[in-house]
Amino acid sequence: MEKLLSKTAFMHLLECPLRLWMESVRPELVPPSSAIDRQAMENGEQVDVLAQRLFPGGVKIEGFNRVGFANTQKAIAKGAKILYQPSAVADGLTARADILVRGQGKTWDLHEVKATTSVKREHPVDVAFQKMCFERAGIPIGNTFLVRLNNRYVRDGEIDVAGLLKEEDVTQDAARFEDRIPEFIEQAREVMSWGKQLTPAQLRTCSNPRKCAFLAAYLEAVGAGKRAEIFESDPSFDSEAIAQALGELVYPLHFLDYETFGGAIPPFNGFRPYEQIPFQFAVYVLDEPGGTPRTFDFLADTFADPSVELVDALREAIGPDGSVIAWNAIFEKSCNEGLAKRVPAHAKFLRSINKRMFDLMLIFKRKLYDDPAFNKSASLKAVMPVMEPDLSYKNLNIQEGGTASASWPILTDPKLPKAKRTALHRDMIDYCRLDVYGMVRILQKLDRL
DNA sequence: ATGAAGGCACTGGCCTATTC
DNA sequence: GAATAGGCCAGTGCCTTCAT
Repeated sequence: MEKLLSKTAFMHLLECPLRLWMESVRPELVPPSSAIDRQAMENGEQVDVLAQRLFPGGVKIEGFNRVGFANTQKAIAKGAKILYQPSAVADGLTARADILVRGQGKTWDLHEVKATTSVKREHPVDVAFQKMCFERAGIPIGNTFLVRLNNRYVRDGEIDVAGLLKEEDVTQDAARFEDRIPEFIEQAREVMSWGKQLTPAQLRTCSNPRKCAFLAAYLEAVGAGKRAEIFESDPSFDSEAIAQALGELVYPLHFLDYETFGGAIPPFNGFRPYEQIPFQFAVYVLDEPGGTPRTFDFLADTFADPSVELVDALREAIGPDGSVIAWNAIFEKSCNEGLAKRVPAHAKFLRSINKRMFDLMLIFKRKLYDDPAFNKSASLKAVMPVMEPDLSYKNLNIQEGGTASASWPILTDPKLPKAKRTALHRDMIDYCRLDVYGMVRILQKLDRL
């Protein structure tokens, strides 16, 4: 039987041809999905289920591809007016829609649900592919809509679906892509016919060679030749400019890092979709240059809005004077701004922190200190292992922020056995501390230049 | 996924230098 | 003096980056 081209595969082509190739020709090389990716998928499923409540009384269609299509046809024949997750198969293409609603005459309106707060560039193409697939399969589509999150919605009690979601007509936007779909389909089939080894020309189709995880996985698999070149270190720096930038700092220095939790559906009252909820911090305080830092940790132990306790703990850690240092400080600043709104009694304190915040990342972003081994990235995960190789995430059970975030609901689940809770608590503290301690060490190194 | 900021290319207004 | 070309700067809009 002919291999079907799914909407997912089609969209992966547009993201990066190497992704589609690897998933169809060398699936064993596909890098495992990150915690962030998994969270995005989970958000998608949750929002999709909620969106069905906007169109009550529909029939849930089981199965994908040919099975799903057969079930879709059966439901239509029985006179169903609203379908959840119906599939269509035609001309070697397959797509699964989120919601179909019987419209005027014989046509159906298609509602695509996205766990996003704004219409993205790829959404109209996505809808156009589905529409083509359903129509070729004999299910005519009238208007097409995008259902998405309303980022002004603030939860108050039970989720109000009509307030959380909003819908817009994308019929016109999708129609603009109709003519180009067949050409993309041809490209997809071409990419899927590439061999197990890629030619340089094929590799160059990668849409973002510097960051693409699929290109990296392929190069890793074909040989270690690239490795030495990537990790060769040859730092360059402007010590005068660095000294000038660091001259702004006022002791005692407070190094701060938050871990946050948040998703499409706000878990607590008072939060918007995707609003970040700080549940953990680590602070290192350096009273004088070259001294030994004092450390402070906070980690909320119940799954409830932790803002008040967190701010109380923060007041213990951060005094009224001295700089506050963070990496990509804009993130910590926005957390503080959110905390200030929820804990107005301490708003003044939180905003004073923001006024004396110093972003250590800017030294690297502005290339006052640069090293080819940073791989053109100024993230802490790129800089720290090069500048302080003995500090490594490799020995930790938690190695990235996304995992730390996902760990919080697990930690606070009352059903978690005590021994596991103790171990996870330790791991989460260790991870957060390493980020902060890395900043301490990097600053001390810059000071010595 | 968000959201703010930085980077970068481009635009338009203004000035100066050059040429007739 | 008028017309044109080029340089400069501020403003813009789009894209990328970073944290979780």
